[in-house]
Amino acid sequence: MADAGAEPRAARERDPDLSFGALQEVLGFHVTLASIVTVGLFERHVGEPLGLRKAEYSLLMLLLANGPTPAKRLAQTLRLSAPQLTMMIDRLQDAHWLRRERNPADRRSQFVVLTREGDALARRAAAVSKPMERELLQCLSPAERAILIELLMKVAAYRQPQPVDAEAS
Amino acid sequence: MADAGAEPRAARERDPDLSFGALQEVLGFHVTLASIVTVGLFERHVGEPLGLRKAEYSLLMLLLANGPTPAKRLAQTLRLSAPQLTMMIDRLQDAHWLRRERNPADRRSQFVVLTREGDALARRAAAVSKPMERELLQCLSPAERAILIELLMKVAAYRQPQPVDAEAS
DNA sequence: TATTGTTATACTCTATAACTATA
DNA sequence: TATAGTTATAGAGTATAACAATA
Repeated sequence: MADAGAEPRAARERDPDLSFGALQEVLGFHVTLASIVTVGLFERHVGEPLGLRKAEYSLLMLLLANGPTPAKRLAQTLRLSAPQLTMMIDRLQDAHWLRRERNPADRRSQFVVLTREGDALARRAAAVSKPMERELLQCLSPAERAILIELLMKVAAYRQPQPVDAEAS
Repeated sequence: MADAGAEPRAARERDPDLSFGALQEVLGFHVTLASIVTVGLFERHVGEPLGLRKAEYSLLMLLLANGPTPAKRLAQTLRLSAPQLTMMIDRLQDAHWLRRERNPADRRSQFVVLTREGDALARRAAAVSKPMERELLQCLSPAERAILIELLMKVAAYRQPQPVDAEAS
């Protein structure tokens, strides 16, 4: 009745968001909404074309930048639990993109090393993430993007205050 | 051997992050790392104390700000799928925090309405999120926080380009 | 006794298809 | 035929405990 065109309404427009109320001031809420956009961008440009999950892509990028790397440090940088990293490395190793190497100096730990194929894949992944970031410039100027990353890094670096107990001194 | 103190090393310090390489320029990566911090903050200040999940908290805040609201619009604003919203409302209704009301004008749709207890809980949740945001000021100035939210909103508002097919128009 | 890594398990979150009732 | 909502199912992500090997 109030319909202006022939096509179904959902295909043409979208209701504006409700009033955020108290959420407007809650940083985590806005981080969550923004992450839905960045995840969608990742899937379209990198995840689906190359068959990589987000964390797998990040792992490859770290190996490309740092060379053979202790598994523990990969987990720390990507905030992955030890079991998560184990399963991820299993999967990437099964795909012949990397291999484990025992650290001869401390046989508990291991280095993760890109294979030749893994190195090629990592370079392809790095390449396709450039158009992904270029698409983001449709909503952010280059300067805004730089500021946004800088501020997000400040948040990411924050470590919750340890509960101060009497034992510690 | 290189250990300077008596306590286990993990309790005292933390290795610096690896070189991010290409990830440094990837917005989504920084959004992910920042979200780990904001989620932790939420759990400590709101989620664990009040027994609320992130999306449940957001839903209560929207109802507090908007009054009785069509379910469809809640799902759109929070980017929830229809099944996700159904299950969430089930849970919150079982806890007597809200109820469904059929829309008499269109009996397919329904309004979601806070109960008296739900209203009280929502106000408590809004109250405890203030100290949560105050804690964030340990890593961001108030001005930085405002800019960060503004830029995240620009990203969140971005809608992927529709595949342009010949049919349209 | 602490650390690195693995295995097993469970729970949350998300995506999708199939269905109903209404329009 | 389209829309609002529900049910069911499966996959991915995350957290934890128990364990083995090494230091």
